[in-house]
Amino acid sequence: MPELPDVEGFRRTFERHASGKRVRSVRGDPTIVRNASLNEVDRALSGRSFAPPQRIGKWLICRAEGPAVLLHFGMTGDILWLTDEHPHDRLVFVFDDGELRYRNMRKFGGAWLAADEAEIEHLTGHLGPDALDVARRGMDEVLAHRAGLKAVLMEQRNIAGLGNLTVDETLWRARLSPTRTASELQKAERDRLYRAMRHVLVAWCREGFIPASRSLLTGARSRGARCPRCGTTLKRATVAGRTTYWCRRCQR
DNA sequence: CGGCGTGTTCAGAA
DNA sequence: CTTCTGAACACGCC
Repeated sequence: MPELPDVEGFRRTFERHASGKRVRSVRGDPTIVRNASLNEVDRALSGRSFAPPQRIGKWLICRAEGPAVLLHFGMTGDILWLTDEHPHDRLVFVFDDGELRYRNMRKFGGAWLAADEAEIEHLTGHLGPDALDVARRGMDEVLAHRAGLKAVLMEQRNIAGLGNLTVDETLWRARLSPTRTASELQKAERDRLYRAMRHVLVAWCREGFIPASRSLLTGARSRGARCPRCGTTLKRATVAGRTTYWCRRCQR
């Protein structure tokens, strides 16, 4: 699930069901909090009210009148407002009117407790600017790296929030091969890349998740799948360490 | 049993 | 210092 658009959806769910409410208690899987005990999280949050959460890249920052919980969703994280318990509920925030669940099957990512703004900064300081906050000029700085194009876009320290699917979709829309070297893109190609990224992020954030339509590359992530634009069988290979799909006819 | 995966980090090499 | 590769993490589904 979780790339920038998914975490934006989680942010809205958290805001709708948790912000402005007093935490009664917190329980969960003790191993999911990476820098504190579950007890410390419970003591830090209980009795305090959540502010509207902030998203930076794929991180969700949930402040509660001083302390904060930072959530990262790995590959299988989710935020749910449900009554149903599930074995993969790793953190449960209990309110008077219900429970908000941080569910995460594979337990990549996790939760971090921050006592104050300085600790939040310490935990998120390695991130580049959020992809939705990068202006056209900022994109040129990101693309100045002499590494592979896909690797540069995936690196959270350069630009925060893009993931395997978002990058493949962006490159497909921009008609650029993931194997290009970032710093060698021409201005017209950087223009196309920036517009494609904006389009993908804005459209998918409107949904609050990554859609799987036939007209999108995300709907064609299987061996032998064809380019939704020209019908050519998509190339499938490992690029920047990740399974990558692209059209060798459309994307140069 | 083996392979795969929407993420990240780390060791080691070039 | 920059870049790249491979392994590791945890767990369910082919």
